[in-house]
Amino acid sequence: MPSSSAISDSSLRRHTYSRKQKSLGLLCTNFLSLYNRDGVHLVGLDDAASQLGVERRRIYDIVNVLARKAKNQYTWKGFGAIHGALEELKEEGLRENCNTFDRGYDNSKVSDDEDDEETLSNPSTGSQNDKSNPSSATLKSLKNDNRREKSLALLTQNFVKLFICSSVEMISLDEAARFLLGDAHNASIMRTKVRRLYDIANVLSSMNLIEKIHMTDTRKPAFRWLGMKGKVEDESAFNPNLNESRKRMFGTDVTNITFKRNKLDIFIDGNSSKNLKMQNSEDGTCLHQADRNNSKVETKQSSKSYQFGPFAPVSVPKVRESNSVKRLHDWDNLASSCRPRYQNQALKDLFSHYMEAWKSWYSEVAEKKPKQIL
DNA sequence: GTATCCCGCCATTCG
DNA sequence: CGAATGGCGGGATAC
Repeated sequence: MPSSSAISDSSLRRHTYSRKQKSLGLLCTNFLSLYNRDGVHLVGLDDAASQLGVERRRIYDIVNVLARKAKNQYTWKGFGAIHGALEELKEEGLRENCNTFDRGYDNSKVSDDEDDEETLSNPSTGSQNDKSNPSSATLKSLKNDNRREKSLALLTQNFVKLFICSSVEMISLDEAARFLLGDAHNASIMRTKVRRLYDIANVLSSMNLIEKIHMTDTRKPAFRWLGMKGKVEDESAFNPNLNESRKRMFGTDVTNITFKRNKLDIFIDGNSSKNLKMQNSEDGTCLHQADRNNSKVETKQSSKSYQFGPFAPVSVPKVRESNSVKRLHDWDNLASSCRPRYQNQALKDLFSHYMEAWKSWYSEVAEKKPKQIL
């Protein structure tokens, strides 16, 4: 084999290589900040790849989890589409997922898209196409790719369903994998599944649909669904950015420069001084809310399952940040006022903020504009 | 050690 | 056939 990695200059060399700088999650965040602007409706594959400084392969990863594909070009539908998509997913999920999954676990027709989805952009004057036809004809399936059974997109959908279709509030990827796998975890299948789940989780996290946490008692890492709690419909007081800390802020550019993982990379030097910190400082806003679990954790076959006792303060344990504090004088207090019910979720507000921001640009798009980008 | 997950080979599908 | 997609898992990195 071409294992020509004889040298392997391990050690020595400053090695500015940092795995974190190249994480899918960060990439996704950058991706979002890059395309999440008012006028963007199209996403060029190659364009995105070069803009972000990564190979196309990685863009596929992102796009597959939060988008449907087309060809080389993707139309970006804002976050406004998420809500509807989630609803659809939920219905679909409930429809087939009574309680005993365990069934075909793949008969799902997959006709929708969960997060932001794209519609293909017909390069040739799509005349008859009118994506407005909610009740998909489903004729898309048919000879469909059985390959899709294992697609990232489908896995993502099922993963999301798992949250929105049950009262489970948090789940570890191991469990999720076991679930979505229907107990076929004979071997490394499980391993692979979890790997994929990590990828998905990263992307979803970037969109703030889920958040990583740790089991209250256990050290087990898990994910909690944030989804869209509130409705977010009031447009009157929108609060754009706010303490989103880590979000984007990737030094000067959003480009994930390319440093090979292990390959030599001598020529670097120079530049370097880009990234600063970013780290996940999260913001200590939320939290401080015990909120006992009221949601019945029916869960499935129990399995070991950890207790979902009172939510742990997990979310923001490490504070060591400091500086943070951007003198946020922004709109201060923001719309926080209009939230008489603290019923549950402090996160809700946090999320609302995001939604508001997204919403501002909220592109209904509705019309695809076949265009060539690159 | 375990948790995380990047990289990129190479199978599939598309054109 | 080549190009576009995107499974898949080895093995490096983070903790």
